[in-house]
Amino acid sequence: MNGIVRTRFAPSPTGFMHIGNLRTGLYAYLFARHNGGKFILRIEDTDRERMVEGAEQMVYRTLAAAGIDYDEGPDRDGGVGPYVQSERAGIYREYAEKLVELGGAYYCFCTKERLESLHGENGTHTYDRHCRDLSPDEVKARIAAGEPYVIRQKVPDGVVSSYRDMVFGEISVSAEDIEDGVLLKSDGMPTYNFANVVDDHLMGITHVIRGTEYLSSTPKYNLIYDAFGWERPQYMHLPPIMKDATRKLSKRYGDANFEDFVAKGYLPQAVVNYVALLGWCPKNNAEKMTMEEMIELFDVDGISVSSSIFDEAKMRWLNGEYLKAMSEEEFLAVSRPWIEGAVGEGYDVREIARLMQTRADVLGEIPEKIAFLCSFGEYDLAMYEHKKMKVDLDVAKRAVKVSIAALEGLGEWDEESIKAAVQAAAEEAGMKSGQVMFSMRVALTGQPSTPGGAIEMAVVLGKDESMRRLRFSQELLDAKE
RNA sequence: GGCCCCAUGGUCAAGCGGUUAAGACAUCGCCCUUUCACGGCGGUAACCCGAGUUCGAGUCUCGGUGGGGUCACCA
Repeated sequence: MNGIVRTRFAPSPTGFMHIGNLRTGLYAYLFARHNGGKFILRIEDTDRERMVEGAEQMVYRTLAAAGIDYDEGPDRDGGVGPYVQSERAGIYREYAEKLVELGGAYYCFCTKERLESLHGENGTHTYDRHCRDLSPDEVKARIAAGEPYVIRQKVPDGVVSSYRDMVFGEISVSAEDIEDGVLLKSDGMPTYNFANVVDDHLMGITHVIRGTEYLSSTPKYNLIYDAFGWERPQYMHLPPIMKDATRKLSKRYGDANFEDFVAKGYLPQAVVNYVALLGWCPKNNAEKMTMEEMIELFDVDGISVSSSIFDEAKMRWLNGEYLKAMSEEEFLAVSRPWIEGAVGEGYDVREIARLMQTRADVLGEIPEKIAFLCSFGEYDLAMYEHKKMKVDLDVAKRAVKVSIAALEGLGEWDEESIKAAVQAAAEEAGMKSGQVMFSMRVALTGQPSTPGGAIEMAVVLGKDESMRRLRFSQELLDAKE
């Protein structure tokens, strides 16, 4: 034993990667990196029935986007592969047979029908150990006769299996509560119960980091390590992430899927950052952290034992923080596709991006916020009524007239010129500039609120379109009477 | 139902026997302001219940209640 920490992330390609899966992988990664160890990716595809097309590729994409890089995996050999379980079938068979020899497992020929007849009151059943004491000769004969079989774990009688979980502490379960579970299925594939033990041992995993669904079955796995005479790894179980108070995030329903969030305009690093905070609080209470900082700060002490509810509102806020922290160039780069996708070409994308940077928490809200740039028509005149701005329909009518007059002959169409012209005209007309600005903004956009004031909207729309809209609004206002 | 685990504001959470019980999100109010944001300031809001241990309990113990997990030839 060289003492180097080795952790692994072992997703099964049966669907999308939701936030909970991502967090498990992230913690395993952070723990390994924090301790200067290795992080391994293993694909657990022993259930060919539930395999989903493309799910494995999605694992690679997600990890890459999330900035979680592994040292060993299907495409990065570290000498203990293969890293895909379906390619290790021979290994499991070999070890299962070896375990039988060691007295830790046995062959079982029970049929599905017989097993089903064992169902208890609550629909659960415990195997009755029917084949536990078959003689070696009988076993040999039945195998030779081609009878299908599985290999089951032989749970020792009367023991209490305990271990110390790194986050939950002492966990112990008595043998009588542990079933002689199937280790090797009749199709020759291992069950998770067996594969994870064999693989973790063979791959030199020192710390097993996974969800709490395995917390109470870990004693059972430890019994397998013991039967082999292998050293048990350390365990770190993670509390579940819930969708609400009583429901776990579920992969099946497509809850909180990483790639969906990215598609909605979340930054991968913001999602990762948020996810890190669900169930872990760094010593210094930091919230916005880079991956490097998370690696530096990661500690088991800060991991909580109780479940947490996924809160998209907070993730939005965090995403907004990332967006605001970007340079203008960076923000322009990430927002450009959203802006152009919404209004097409012909607008000053840089200016729009500048306006949106403090106004969007998620890139996906940009289109709806700027849709008015390319669609303008009749709107509710009630928008002009604004007490605080001291604007009503009459004021608005005058204000729009004033702004048209001020801008009509304007040569330069930039913020300074427009502002100067409008302010001067307002003063001349004896109006407060706020009254004119407010009215003008509504007249230009037909919106109760916009990502910027009258001047900025005029600049973005350009002179021709601005004048067209102001005149249109003037008519609308005139028609009111 | 058996077994395992969990329980601080609406949410994430700090706290590890003595605190005015942090902080963040959300929410509300004020300021800034040509709308909306951004930014600044402030407010409302929590230890599931009951025993016990202790001079003293959110913190320790037990019970209850509530919730989650697990009891597959799924992982």
